[in-house]
Amino acid sequence: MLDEKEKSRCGDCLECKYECCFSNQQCGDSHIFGILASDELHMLMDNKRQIHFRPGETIMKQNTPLTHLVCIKSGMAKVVSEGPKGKNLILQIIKDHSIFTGGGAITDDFRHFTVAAVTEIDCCFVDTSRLYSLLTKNSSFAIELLKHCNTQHLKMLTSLINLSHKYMPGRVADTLLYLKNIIFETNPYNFILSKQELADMSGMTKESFIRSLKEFEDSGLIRHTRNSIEILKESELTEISRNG
Amino acid sequence: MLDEKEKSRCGDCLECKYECCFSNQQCGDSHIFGILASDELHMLMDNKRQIHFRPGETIMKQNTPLTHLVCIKSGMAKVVSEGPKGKNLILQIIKDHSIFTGGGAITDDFRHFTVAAVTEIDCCFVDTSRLYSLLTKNSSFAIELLKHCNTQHLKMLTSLINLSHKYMPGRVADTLLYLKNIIFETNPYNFILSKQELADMSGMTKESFIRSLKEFEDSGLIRHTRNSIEILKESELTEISRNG
DNA sequence: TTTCAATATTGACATATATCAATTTCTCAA
DNA sequence: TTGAGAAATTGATATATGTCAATATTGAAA
Repeated sequence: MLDEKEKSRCGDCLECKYECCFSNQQCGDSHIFGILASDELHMLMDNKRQIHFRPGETIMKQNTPLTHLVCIKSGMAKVVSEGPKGKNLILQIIKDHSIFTGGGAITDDFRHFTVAAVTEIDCCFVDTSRLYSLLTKNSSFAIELLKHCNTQHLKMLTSLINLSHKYMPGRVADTLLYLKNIIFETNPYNFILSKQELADMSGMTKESFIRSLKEFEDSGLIRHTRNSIEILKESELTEISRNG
Repeated sequence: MLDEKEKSRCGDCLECKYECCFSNQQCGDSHIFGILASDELHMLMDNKRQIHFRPGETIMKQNTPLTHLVCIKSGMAKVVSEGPKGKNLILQIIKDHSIFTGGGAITDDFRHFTVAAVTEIDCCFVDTSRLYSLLTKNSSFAIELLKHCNTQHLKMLTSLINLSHKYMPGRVADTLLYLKNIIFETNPYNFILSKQELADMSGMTKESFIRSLKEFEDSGLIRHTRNSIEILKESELTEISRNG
């Protein structure tokens, strides 16, 4: 527990106490900051900056130097691989309490992906040089970071492999199930994402995505309005996803 | 330096002294084992097993539990993602003195890829539980492993992203340049890989690969016989690769 | 050498998916 | 409320790439 004086150091992010962003319980799938002693945590977070972004704004840009990692306090963002000729692939959606390293932390110190806000979003920028100095002192912390980075990379690899192994219906099914089960976690879900973004998640053009969606609707697998989707027959969608 | 008695413990792999497989100088792009103290190295390698494989044999199989990582002493192997319906993608070729973790080490302890021998190959299997215990003791080692895993994953991500962003000629150009500059490092290079395998590296069917190769030959960019390729106009190939 | 199986090559064709253009629907600011 | 720009939808068409079948070539085994 940090005392009042320490909390106030948090500066421009009054509500963002250390516990709030990073404690064990609230840090999403990762315990990465949970194992730090309070002085270590303090050292790491001492000079962090909390920034607000509006939907569509770029949080980090592909191919720029990686000096900070980003923790999402509230809101939702997309991880994009920007290809030549404006072809974008959305590899992942990240939510509250996740930590994103930009792909190249502890490796080449470059950002391999662009991250852009999907909703209004608050996130904290944490200095990677402080992170590095902690790593040499605390091997459990290094192991946790190792796990976290590997997990992140494996998720992206898996989605990319799915994209290249499957046909359109399989990819659309993947996207719909991912949104329902991992991101929104309710059944008829309202989404903020445009059809273009859903298509970028599925590795196809928006026209193709819409056509595929329509086929699912005609077959009674889903129901959808402009910005909500209800999955009616999940098992059949899963089957389509599996068959590719 | 290890004394005679310690060397002899290496058991069935007489020539494979610790220094040979893992020393700083010879360990390829990775210094990962180079920073270990000799007692640590000894503990890690004490019960390693060296195994010989013939071309085509599977060294590790996707979706099996990951209990050992593999170090390649001599020879060449392919890292494959096996999709449903026999669609395979070769993500990487690995050579002498590389270390391969199977993708899921320190994460979910499952192998996310298949690795198969391309040539005759000697490799050592190192127990991951010993690796884990070393990680907690030696934070520099943990950092090195972190770098190594990240680098591996980023390489695979990069090649997958190239596969999904580019058209066939760009992908074929990528494969040809990769083989020349990274793997064989000579210009007219003889390869052991079949056209099917080259196609699997490029994410297409062998027929499509062959047609694309022929177009390059007709345009005077390359010359090729059944199992050798010479790159005549590298800059133009690079251009094709860049344009996608 | 002869033979056979694996690999490579070629061609004709099918199909998945992108592209382009036209139209509709929505959203939000004036 | 209106109107304009953005997003969504639809249709017609082009293109990239896969599939299938036939043939040719190679290399190893007998």
